[in-house]
Formats: sequence, C-alpha cells, structure tokens
Amino acid sequence: MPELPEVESVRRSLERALLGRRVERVMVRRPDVVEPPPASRRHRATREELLEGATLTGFERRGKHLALLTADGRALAAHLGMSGSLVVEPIGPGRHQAHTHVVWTLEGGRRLVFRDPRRFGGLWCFGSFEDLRRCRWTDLGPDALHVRTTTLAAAFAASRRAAKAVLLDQHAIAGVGNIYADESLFAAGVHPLRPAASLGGTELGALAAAVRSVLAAAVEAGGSTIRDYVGADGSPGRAQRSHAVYGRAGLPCVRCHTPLSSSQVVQRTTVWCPRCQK
DNA sequence: CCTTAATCCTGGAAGC
DNA sequence: TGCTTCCAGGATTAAG
Repeated sequence: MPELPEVESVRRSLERALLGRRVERVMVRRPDVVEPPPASRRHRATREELLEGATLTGFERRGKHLALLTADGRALAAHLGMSGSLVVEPIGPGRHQAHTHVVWTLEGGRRLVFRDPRRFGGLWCFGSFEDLRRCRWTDLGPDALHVRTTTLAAAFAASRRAAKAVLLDQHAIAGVGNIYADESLFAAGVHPLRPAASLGGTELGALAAAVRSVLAAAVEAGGSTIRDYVGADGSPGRAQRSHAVYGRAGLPCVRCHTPLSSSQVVQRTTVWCPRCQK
C-alpha cells in the first residue's frame, strides 16, 4: 500500500507527535511481525529491543522504509508492506481494532499502534542505527524524492528492462511504487514499456523531474488513500484526487482526452495514455 | 542479466 | 442475500 509519499507523511506526523516522548510499555500481540536483532535471532524480540523505556529522538526514512531512533541508540526498522499503518491515538477503553499487532504506550497518555491486516510489513529490532542501515538499507538505491538525473540516467543506461520496471526497482531508486511509477511516466510523457536504455538525455531529465515533483506533490497532499491508508494521525491522504492515470483505465486522458490504456507490466496493473506517452 | 509465476495474507468489490 | 472469484500502495524466491 504505502509508497514513499505515504511513508514520508507517516514519518512527519510521528515526528510531530512523538519526538522527545518516552515509551512506557510495549505490548506485542503478534510476535511473528517482529524480528529480533541479528545477534539473537533464535529468541523473540524483548520489550527492551522493541524500545520499551526509550525516549524517541528521531524518525528517519529511506524509500519506503522507516526507522525509529532513541536517545540511547536503539533503532527500530518498520516496513508497512501493502496494508501496514503506524498510528498515534488516545488510549481509550474497549478492545483493540483488528490486526493491531504491536502497541507502544507513551508517556502523556497516548499510544502508537502498528496494524497490518495482510502482514506483508514488519518490524526489525537493532542495537544501533548503524546496524539497521547495514542490515536493511544497504541494498536500497538513492531516495526517489530527491533523485538526480544522473542517478536515474545511470540506472536506465545499465538496464535492458522496461522503464517502469527500473522505476519500481528499489535497488535502483528507493520509494517509487505502482501508483507513482505510472504517474511519473505520464508526467514525463514516457511509455511504461520503453526500453530503459533507449531514453535520451531530455527524456531522462524530464522523468527525474517528474519523479521528484509527483512525489513531492503527493507528500504535500498527505499521500494517496486508495482503500485503507491513513497517516499517523489517522487521517486519509488527498493525493488520489490528482492522479492522472492510476485507477483511470479507459477514462479520457486529462491532457488529450484519448481513452487511457491498461495492461499488466512487470506483473503490475499499468495505465498510460497511448497518445501522450511515447 | 532478464522475465515469469508463485508465495506470503486479509478484505472489499464485483459477478452470478 | 450468499457464494465465488478477482483484485489490491510490496517484496522475495525459484524456475526457465
């Protein structure tokens, strides 16, 4: 579900709500969504490893990956998969919502909850941000929000795959998923099936600029809510209102009114304008 | 390298 | 109304 803009929106509201807060207690309701540190892989993660007693001092993101950092150096990696959410909410009476897997009770009377119905996401415990980066982030390409034309050009030149496949490849550029790959390709006028290495300098510049501006605009709109995404404050995003192609197969192109085409590309539903995208 | 298909899951929507 | 099928913001793995 969440791509870079959704994860960045969550990061920002976690920072706003939780920076400097202390975690009083952690409750794990589904241990299998949590992976303990590499040194103690055969044990379940302890509450300490899940940040109990720690003061939250930083919220970092690379691509679609989040890291929660604490004053004493502990670090928790989070990935939201297709349906995951991290939400800060008041502590109320009654049962937890379905699929609430981990609950952090915070000083000051609120809690942070990790929910993930499909459980494609997860949490990974580390003793330091260094360890987290080494274990979880080394294989990620540069962050897509600020991707440089030269970076994109190098990745495209080195590949014999379709343009959309390279955009979706987190090793090449981190953060672009199915929605924003289609939106960026449309904004740049590039057909999703164009061989990546066939793009010229002007096209690569346009595509890199499109990736940056499409993602930045979506961040500003609080991300896209297609089905169930909510930010850390529980509110849905608004970026879906400005989608030009995603979810609009068969509808008229916003630029030229030609009906949008759709098919499977790299196993993902892909929508493009047959006239605007060459 | 590259692509394809299968896999991990749940739930909402569409189809009959 | 109820049952079945398909589909979904992701990512890894094995097979060809």
